[in-house]
Order: sequence, then C-alpha cells, then structure tokens
Amino acid sequence: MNLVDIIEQYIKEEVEKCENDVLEVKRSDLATLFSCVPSQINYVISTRFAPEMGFYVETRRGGGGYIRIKKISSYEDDVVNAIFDKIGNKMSQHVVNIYLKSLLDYNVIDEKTALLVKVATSDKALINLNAEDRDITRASIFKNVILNVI
Amino acid sequence: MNLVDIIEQYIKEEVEKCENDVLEVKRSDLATLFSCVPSQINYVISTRFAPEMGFYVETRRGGGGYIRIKKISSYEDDVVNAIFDKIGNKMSQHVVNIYLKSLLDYNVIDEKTALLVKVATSDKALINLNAEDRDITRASIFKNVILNVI
DNA sequence: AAAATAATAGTCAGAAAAGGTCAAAAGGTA
DNA sequence: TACCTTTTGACCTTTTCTGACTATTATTTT
Repeated sequence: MNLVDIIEQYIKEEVEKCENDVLEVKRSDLATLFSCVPSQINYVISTRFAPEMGFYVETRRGGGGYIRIKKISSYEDDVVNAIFDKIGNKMSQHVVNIYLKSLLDYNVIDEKTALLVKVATSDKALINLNAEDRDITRASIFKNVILNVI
Repeated sequence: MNLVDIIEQYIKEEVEKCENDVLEVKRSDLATLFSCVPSQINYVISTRFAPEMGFYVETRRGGGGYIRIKKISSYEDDVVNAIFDKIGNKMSQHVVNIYLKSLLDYNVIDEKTALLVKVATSDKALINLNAEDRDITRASIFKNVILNVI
C-alpha cells in the first residue's frame, strides 16, 4: 500500500468515529503522524476526498487553521448516485435544469433548493467566465451543492 | 478555537445580554480578561464587528474611555445593504463565510441556504478557476443567490 | 486658564502559525 | 519506452498575535 492509501484509510476511519461524520485535523499533525511532507496531505485530499467520492472538505489558514473533512450522508442514495454517474465534468444550464427537475420529481430536493442551485449555476451568476470555464464550473458547483444540501 | 473566536463569541453573548443590545466595555478590561495585548481587541473588533456584520462600534479615548458595541437591530435590510455596499466584484471564501454568518444571525437567510451558498462558492466548487476568476465568480454567485432569497 | 500628567484607545509593522501551489523527482505499469 | 501516479521540497498566501509608538481625553497641578 502506498502512503496515499494509508492516509486515506486512516482519515476515513477517523471520520467514521466522529460525531456527525466531521473530522477536524491540522494538516501538520497528519504530516507528522505519517512522517511525510505537509503537501502530501493535500494530495490525498484532492485525489481521494473530492465531492464525487462523497466528502466535503473545508480548510482554514492562519493561526488555528485546520482541515475539516465531512462525510456526506446522502452519498449512498441511489437516485443521487444514478444522477452522479451520468454527470461529466461539464454541464450546460439546460442540463442542470433537467437534473434539478429529476431530483425534484424524486423528492430529493425541494423547490427552494432547486431555485437556489439554478441561480447559483446560471449563466448570469457565471457571467465573467468564458463558455468552457462556465460549463466546468457549473458542473463542479452542481455536484458540490447537491451532495451537501440533500 | 482561536483567541479571536473566543473573544468574538464572548462579546456577542454579552451584547445579547445588554439592554438594547449595546455593550460598553474597557478595552483594557477585555485584554486583561483574556490575557492578551490590548491591540488584540482592536483586531477582533475590526475583523468581526464591522457594520456589514451587523454591528456598530463607537469608542472613546482618555480617562473613562470605552468601546461601545451595538448590534444593529432595526431592519435586516440595513445589514443586507451594508454587506452589498461592502462587496466589490471580488470576494474571498473567508469573507463569504463571515457575511453568511451575519445574514444567518439576522435571519435574512436560513441555515440550509447558508450552507448552500457556502458550498457553491467554496474554493472546492470553483477549483478549476484561477484565483482571480474564483474570487470574481464567488462574488457574483453570492450576490445573485442572496438577492434571490431575500 | 494653562500646563502637565495620567488614563485610555488606535495604528502599524513584523513575527508566528497555519495551509496552498506547483513543478520536479521518483516509482510503477502497460 | 511512454505514461500515469506518488512523493518531495521550495516558495507563497492568509490569518492571528504581539509590542512599540502614537493620539486623544480627562484630571490634576501650578
């Protein structure tokens, strides 16, 4: 097993142990624990704890900084999984609407949430980006939000 | 929790306890209470009690000097306006979080909406963009969504 | 009343304490 | 060999904390 795998497994176990499946750690502590450079932790996080894998990660710099890893409970949901399997790394505004409707139909999300997601991923909100970045960003926001709000 | 966070929380609690939501304290007393240098109090005030966070702060030097912290009570609109006045066309993740906290505090938005905006504007959701685009997009999403829910 | 002194608070720059980024080196595998 | 993943390290950014120095106001002294 590689170091990434060992650290990945450790984090997953620790998250399970935590109240609400939220683990808060210092990057430096993890690095010390596994005798590796701190940036190795970033590598683990970015390759193993992306939203597609059912995790939400939040960090904070400065004194008292931390990395907070939250396991998303709805990740096991079949409907969500079915939808996630189909989403690529780009989404048009139209496609977002289709998926939102579907999630609404299955009562996975409510009207208000659907509206908020629609606004947050609208061309208007992403107006400063070029078409390509817009679609990529839209897909990323969609995935992150959906996993977190349901 | 950092010292700033502890002092922030303490002040907020004390303000709540006060008649009319106005707390008057001596900077030196707070510094003594938390065993820190007086300027730490200024740091807390300037990073956590600005008008866009729903507070109005007044001070007086010299003998009998004080720091008076008032929670803006009147209309949620004031807070929303203060925030929108302050927002330029760029926002850091940190700033978004701070404003969301204020909006939540004033019941302008609910927990779920706050979470949604937080996730939608997080660095993770906007990972494919460079730092500059990220901050611009973040501000745009924030404005669009908030304007839609209020 | 003016001057001196004491009592406050403010400012700003630098240190300290985190985490982030990116590219190069190393290791595996088809 | 060519390509992909992992590991490492040098350098960057953000946030917090501290302390020396400054500014203002109140009180006391002359």
